[in-house]
Amino acid sequence: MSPRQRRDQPYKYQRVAADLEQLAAGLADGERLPVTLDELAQMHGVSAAVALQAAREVEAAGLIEVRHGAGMFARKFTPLLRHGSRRLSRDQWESGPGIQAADAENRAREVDRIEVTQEQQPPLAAAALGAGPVVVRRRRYLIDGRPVQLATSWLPSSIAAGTRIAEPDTGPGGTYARLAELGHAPARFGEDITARMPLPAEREALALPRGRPVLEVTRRAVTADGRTIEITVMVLDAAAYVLSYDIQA
Amino acid sequence: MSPRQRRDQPYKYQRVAADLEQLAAGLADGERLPVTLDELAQMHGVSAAVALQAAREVEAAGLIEVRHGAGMFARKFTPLLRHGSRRLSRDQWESGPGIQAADAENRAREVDRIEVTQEQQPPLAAAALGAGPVVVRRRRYLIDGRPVQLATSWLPSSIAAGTRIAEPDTGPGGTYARLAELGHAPARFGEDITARMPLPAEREALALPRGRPVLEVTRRAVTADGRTIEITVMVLDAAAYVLSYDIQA
DNA sequence: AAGTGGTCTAGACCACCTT
DNA sequence: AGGTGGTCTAGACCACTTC
Repeated sequence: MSPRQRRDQPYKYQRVAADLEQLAAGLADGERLPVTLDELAQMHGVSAAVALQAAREVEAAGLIEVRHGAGMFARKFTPLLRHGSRRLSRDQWESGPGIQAADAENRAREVDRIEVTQEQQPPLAAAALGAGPVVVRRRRYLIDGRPVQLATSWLPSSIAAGTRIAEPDTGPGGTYARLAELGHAPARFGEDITARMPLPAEREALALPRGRPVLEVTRRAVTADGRTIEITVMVLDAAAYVLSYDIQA
Repeated sequence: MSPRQRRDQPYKYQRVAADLEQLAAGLADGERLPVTLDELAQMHGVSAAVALQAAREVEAAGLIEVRHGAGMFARKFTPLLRHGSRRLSRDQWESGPGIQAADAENRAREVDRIEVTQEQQPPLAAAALGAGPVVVRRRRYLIDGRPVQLATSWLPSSIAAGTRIAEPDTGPGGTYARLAELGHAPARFGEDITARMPLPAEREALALPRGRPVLEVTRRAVTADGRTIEITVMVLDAAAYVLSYDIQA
């Protein structure tokens, strides 16, 4: 008789999720929640599956992290400001310590898992470099001990092979300083930004909690005469970064 | 006795998810999968809950969309290129049709839900404008009939109140053209970009499938004499956009 | 009305972390 | 070893979409 009306009551898992949010709000970053999933289920008179579903929702919203076997932990964060315009200005890499330093204010930064190879077939992203063999640099960046970025760079072997660019440590000023010394100074850059959910391997390498997106930044370095000499694809923990750009009207 | 070793077998739901991926891969965007969750569960000899869990995984990866009561649908997409540098150049808004037009190549674009109000207390994002009352413009953008962006702008009432900026239709060239006419031409812009999971209201307004992140772009418009005259916060369907910026070395 | 996804239970058992 | 999260079942019942 009465017309079926849309459900207006929240589901149980939503009420439990709201409660969990409250619990997490009062805690500092990384602090463990004072309840377990089982307790939460009992408190609300629901089954364990429902408590878990609620926890997943709150985790997806970025407020807690659910760790297998360990418990639930509050999550807050201060993202790192990554300044797209300033950080790529010539003086940053010409004499400075490299462009990563332009970001990480006073925070401990590291690079690990550096890997340099030569490959024949560049992937799609690197097609702009031309058809020849390429030097590929892969590495991972950490801030305050936490992995926040994966980066892969492609350069034509004709330019980079046998130079310091093909070594793990590229020296002061990094790759762009070396390119300048070799007569291929970047004159301008283009950055393309998208966001998406991470692939399993990325989740693993960045130790991402479930439900955390990544930013994918593709940078092209172009010389004054219009040649693309380097392409870098960066995958960033979205919660760890704010990307900032200046634009002239 | 034997040391507990890590699980190396995939879970059932992972195998079902892999199968679902295959199924989706062969279909065009929006096409309905030829199986239901129940069938999928039977095919793999698992319970319905497991089939659902698998579907959620594949949905989170952006390959399908699970629609309540309707079935599962393949998802592919062609994101829109949003050019940060070119689109904010002076000639785009001085004489052109407004900056949105700089993006949407040949695709049908619309604005709906325009709402203009005056408010006393600007939120945190708008603090740079100063303490006075502000004109607030909220609207939603659609491409090809699909909502892809929510935007909210704040301007000081001392500048915008009583002008065309405070009306739903700001006229040719949009807000920035009007500001220029009023003697407050933007000279430069700053854009800050983050990615995150959407709030429930955003998921609703953008009709986002579960597991889809959004890009949040905060733009500040600054005059030649250094005053911040407008702040816009945009929330974008991450799958619908590629943000692109040019940088001089 | 029929079909399809979604929530929920109660309980078994497995996997991971901490100590 | 004990605690805590994770997968999975079998089935009941609810909610949304389509016809």
